[in-house]
Amino acid sequence: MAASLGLVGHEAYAACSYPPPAAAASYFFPQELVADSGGAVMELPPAAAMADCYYLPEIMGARTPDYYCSPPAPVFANGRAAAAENEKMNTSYVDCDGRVMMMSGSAGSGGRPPPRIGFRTRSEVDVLDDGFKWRKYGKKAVKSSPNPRNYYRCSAEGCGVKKRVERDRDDPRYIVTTYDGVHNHAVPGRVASPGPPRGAQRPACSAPLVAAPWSAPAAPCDPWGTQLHAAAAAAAHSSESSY
DNA sequence: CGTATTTGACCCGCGC
DNA sequence: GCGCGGGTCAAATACG
Repeated sequence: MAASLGLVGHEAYAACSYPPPAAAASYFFPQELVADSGGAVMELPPAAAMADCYYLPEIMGARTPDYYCSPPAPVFANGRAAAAENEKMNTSYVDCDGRVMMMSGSAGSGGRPPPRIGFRTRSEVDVLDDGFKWRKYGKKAVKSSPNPRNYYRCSAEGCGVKKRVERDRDDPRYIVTTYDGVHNHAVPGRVASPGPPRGAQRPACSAPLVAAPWSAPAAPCDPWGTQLHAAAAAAAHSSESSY
């Protein structure tokens, strides 16, 4: 299991090659993104979890079950995460072919569940500008946290992407953002991929890209996780709040 | 006046 | 079957 972490300017990615090697895929998520402006920090589960490119039970336990990224299926077949835990998650993952799969069997009817990704960001503002336009449609006090949870839906017509935003229960300095679904449109105002930063080493792309779930479908191979830049930029510009 | 937000009500799935 | 909790709806309200 190899998981490499790159940190380029405001952008961060983790490239995870996953066995079987022949089907290794590259995954991109904001692991410990440290922005040098705005003071925002995005991070995923502890390094121990990232080492295997999937969340650990303590992450999905009573604390915050949303701290995970889409793992490849075999992890759950052979990894430490028990199948029962997978059932609890009732969420999706992306397999090494880039297909969105369901961890649990609840989508056995063939329906493809929306991909989901959650991460937390250290920010003073409650809503990060990820480039998309969001419309707030609900706010709910949840029992698992003293902080209210806000519900947003992408305001683009025909785009059903949703996101939940709440303050971290344990550390209010962090906001926990969970994206549900994939945008079926480009980031408003974003003309094209910014491409890799100058001088940065291009990660391998041995399998179809696992597009960031909150992004529009990306090119067949986009190891830079282009759409992640939106979130990264959001963190980097967390002083700007709009949705 | 149009649009976005707020917030209580309602719905639904799940566990007991 | 019932209660609880999370997610969504929609009318009221605020704001530019």
